[in-house]
Amino acid sequence: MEQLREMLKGHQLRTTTCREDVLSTFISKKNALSHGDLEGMLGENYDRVTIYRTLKTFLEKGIIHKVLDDEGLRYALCSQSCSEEKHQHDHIHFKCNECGETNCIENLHIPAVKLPEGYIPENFNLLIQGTCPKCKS
Amino acid sequence: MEQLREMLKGHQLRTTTCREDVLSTFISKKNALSHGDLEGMLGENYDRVTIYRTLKTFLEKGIIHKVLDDEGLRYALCSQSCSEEKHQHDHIHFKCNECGETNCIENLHIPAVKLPEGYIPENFNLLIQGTCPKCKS
DNA sequence: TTCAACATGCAACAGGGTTGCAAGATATTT
DNA sequence: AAATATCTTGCAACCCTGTTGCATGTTGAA
Ligand SMILES: [Mn+2]
Ligand SMILES: [Mn+2]
Ligand SMILES: [Zn+2]
Ligand SMILES: [Zn+2]
Repeated sequence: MEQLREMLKGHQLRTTTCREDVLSTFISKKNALSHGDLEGMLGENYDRVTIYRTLKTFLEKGIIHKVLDDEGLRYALCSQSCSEEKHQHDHIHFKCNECGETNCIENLHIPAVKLPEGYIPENFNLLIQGTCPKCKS
Repeated sequence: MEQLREMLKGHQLRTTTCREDVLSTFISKKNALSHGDLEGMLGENYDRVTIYRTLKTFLEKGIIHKVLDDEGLRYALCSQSCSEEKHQHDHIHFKCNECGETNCIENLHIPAVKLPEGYIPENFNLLIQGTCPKCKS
């Protein structure tokens, strides 16, 4: 609990119970979470708008990053190396079609791609869908 | 115009002006289109719901495929090889941050990735964002 | 031309996401 | 410890995307 305060402070954020709860939810669940997921878990304590704004703030501060999948937008904790200025997000995301969970695969980088002449790449986003180890029968 | 009828017929679809217009829009614009784009272009002639249903039908028949990007969902024409039963979509999508267009890069396949033990991959979706040849100063 | 099957428009709805504003909480200074 | 400036929250209202039910209009084949 004290860790959460430190973590928020480290990003120049005031400590509020909503921010602590959202952050600790991201830390305990390891998978990517949508706003709806968080609202389901914390919605009795906080207004949905507050949860939206908390996500937006965490995004801006480099605490979480966006995860795209076919169902919409989710968010996951950034690795240590992310800050407000610089994000490091060339890792792969895996969505399991059985359990529906989407996870960051931190250790696996997106392989280089040789684009046609004239394309200047900046960001990469690779989503792989399939079956995760937990759901593999 | 006759080509459109043939194309629809080939997918067991009745010819309607909405389907012809949506299909010909996909063919003339080469980039991925959102429902909103189509509504902007055709919305005076057709109800938005009809456009939604046209997109859904085209998806099911393998005429178009989904394209994910950070702003939401778009659609693009499938290559010849796609049908209702089998889709072939291991190509890369490129979104230009200048002009906002998203395009299929048909000739470029997504490179193989060695996932950790236990993951069974089925679909791949790689979005690269950056600057496209047209917008490169 | 007739008719069943299919497609459309309209209305209504659910969900995701944003904004303005007044009231409440936080960190800092005195 | 109290006062204050600054930031955060809740609420209401709103827009956008996408879906569904149903009555009416069209299509293509007999
Ligand atoms: Mn990630
Ligand atoms: Mn494509
Ligand atoms: Zn799973
Ligand atoms: Zn461009």
